[in-house]
Amino acid sequence: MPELPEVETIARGLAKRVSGEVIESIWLGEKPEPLKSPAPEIAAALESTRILTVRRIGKHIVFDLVRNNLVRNNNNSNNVERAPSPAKRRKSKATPKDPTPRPAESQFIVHLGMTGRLQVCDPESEILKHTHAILKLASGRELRFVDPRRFGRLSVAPTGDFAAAGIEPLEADLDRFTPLFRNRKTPIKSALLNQKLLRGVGNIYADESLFRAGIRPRRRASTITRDQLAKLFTSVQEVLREAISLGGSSISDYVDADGEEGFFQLQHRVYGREAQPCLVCKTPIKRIVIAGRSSHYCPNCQK
DNA sequence: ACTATTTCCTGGATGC
DNA sequence: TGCATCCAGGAAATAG
Repeated sequence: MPELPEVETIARGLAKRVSGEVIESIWLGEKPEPLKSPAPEIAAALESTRILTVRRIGKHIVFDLVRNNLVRNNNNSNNVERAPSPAKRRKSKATPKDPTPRPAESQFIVHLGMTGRLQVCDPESEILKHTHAILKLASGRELRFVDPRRFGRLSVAPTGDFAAAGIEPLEADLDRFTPLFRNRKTPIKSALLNQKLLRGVGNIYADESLFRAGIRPRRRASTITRDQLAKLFTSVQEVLREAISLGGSSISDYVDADGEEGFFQLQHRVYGREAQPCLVCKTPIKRIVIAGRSSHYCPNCQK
């Protein structure tokens, strides 16, 4: 289940692999699709664009795109950008290459949901079951979206239209973190998972952060003291940074940007450790359900 | 304006 | 062995 650290890892991997690539054509699977807009609209918006960068916003992977203004040959060879002929170059004066980097015009936004994966692979490689989208790239490779459980989402929007709510936990400071929980009666666990408040934290890292901060997941957000919130903020950042530095962690079906299996796993201290001894005090870890999500904590270490 | 609950979806695990 | 049932989870939709 990709949360912020996994998405960050995947986005970095993709940035390395597909920045500068041109999307030549798009195949989208049968509906119902994990698409936010109609398939033809998405396909049209992606076709003949160049990927400038790939980055993470919350749990979203965002591809920054520009229209690919190709110098096309009339006798129609490949869509290869070619240097202007010497004659043309003389005409077009002293602009050998565009010195001003163009701002992104649109964005391709991918949410992996639970089981979504993005692979960069050769066209010959086997098309996995549950492949919902294939983008053919000018290099000959393909970018594929595979998602068995179909919680993932794909969308395209003009730059500026996509504005994720909430603050980035690794960019915020305590002064922006603390007010998120003021006057909230909801359990702190639910607040941490609320992407409109804080973006990127999912079930696993919420549990791990609360354990490190010594706060029970059911504690009402508004009842947590300033000091405890400060501790929680530090814990959230710590957990996320550790996981990123490990390259992202996962329990089940996680694949990195290369489509390679076999990642390492962050040492979870409470998540998935029901009934096992707390690593600090040996008290058995408890599992409860909050808002339909399993939540793990140490009844002794967390108050 | 909040908060809580339900819904979507399928593979893997469990139980009889 | 085979079949049914349950469970996992993010976020949108719905209900309170």
